Amino acid sequence: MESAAGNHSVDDISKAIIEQLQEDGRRSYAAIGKAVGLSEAAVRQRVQKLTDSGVMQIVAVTDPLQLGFARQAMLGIKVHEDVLAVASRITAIDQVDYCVVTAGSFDLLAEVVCENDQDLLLLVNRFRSIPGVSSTETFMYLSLRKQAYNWGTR
Amino acid sequence: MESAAGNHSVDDISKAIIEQLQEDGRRSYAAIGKAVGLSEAAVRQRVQKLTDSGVMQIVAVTDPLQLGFARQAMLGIKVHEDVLAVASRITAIDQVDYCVVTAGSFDLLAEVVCENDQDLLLLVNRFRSIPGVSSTETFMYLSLRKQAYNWGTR
DNA sequence: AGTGAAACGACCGTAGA
DNA sequence: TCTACGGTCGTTTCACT
Repeated sequence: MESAAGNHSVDDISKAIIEQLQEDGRRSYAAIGKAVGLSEAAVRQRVQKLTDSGVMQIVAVTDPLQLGFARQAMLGIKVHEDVLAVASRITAIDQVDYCVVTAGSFDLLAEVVCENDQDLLLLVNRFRSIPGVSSTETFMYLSLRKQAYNWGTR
Repeated sequence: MESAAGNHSVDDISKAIIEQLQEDGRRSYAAIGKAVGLSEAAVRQRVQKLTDSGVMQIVAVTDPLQLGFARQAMLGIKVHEDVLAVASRITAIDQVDYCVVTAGSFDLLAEVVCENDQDLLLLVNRFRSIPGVSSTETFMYLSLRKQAYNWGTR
């Protein structure tokens, strides 16, 4: 987490390559090469660099619902202690899949994934017992409307 | 968005396959087969099914900061109209990469990506002018601490 | 940083248990 | 749903620009 900012060695060709891989992470380098006007080897080198430097990673993303995780929620958290210390206690929890320090009426936002309401209840209680946490507010997910991975390449 | 829920045809072997692809979305079917004890063709068929049914997708995920998008924020939104109608206006905005209907003191949460503070300001104003939106609250991202894609396979 | 060529390995369709 | 196998295509390495 927390990558080096402002690495500006990502040119338009690399962006085009990223765009291809956002559509299909397994598209062949040869096919990408045809699309962006580069040889297969050149594409492979660029992809290597992009992944090594952390600009991009190619991963499987899953649908919680279809894997039996029927409850998701965002927790808004207020803190009365070092935010990063609290954050590290939160990120250590398996069921937390996303956590960010924010400026605003919450100090932290954490997205959690669980199987049912009971698990969610237990989890929220667990959050409230974390040292440094003043309060939590729960936003239960009713319907995911958008999850895009393809910005930044337009 | 909004997949069919509770599809329980994802057995342990498929979960093991998913786990492999969460580590590296381009790992070869042969290598995965070795790891999970299946032939290359069987792995291929299962991956095909998993992606066709939307349980899983293999995509490139990028780091906003390294692509020159220095400002991210979560917007908490209250609505005085059909939530889904408002949601569809919001998801139509390019800079929105994530949007979910919630139960709680916000009706919607939307994550936005932009290049700088000025763009963010414009974007927030744009949100406030969307028909049906009563209010918005902005949580500016200061530091991303966790972004996991590998739950549900443990 | 890029190309091109040859050896290798992965992928895909089909057939069969 | 799995394995087995052969043809095709993608990937890797290397020498070169």
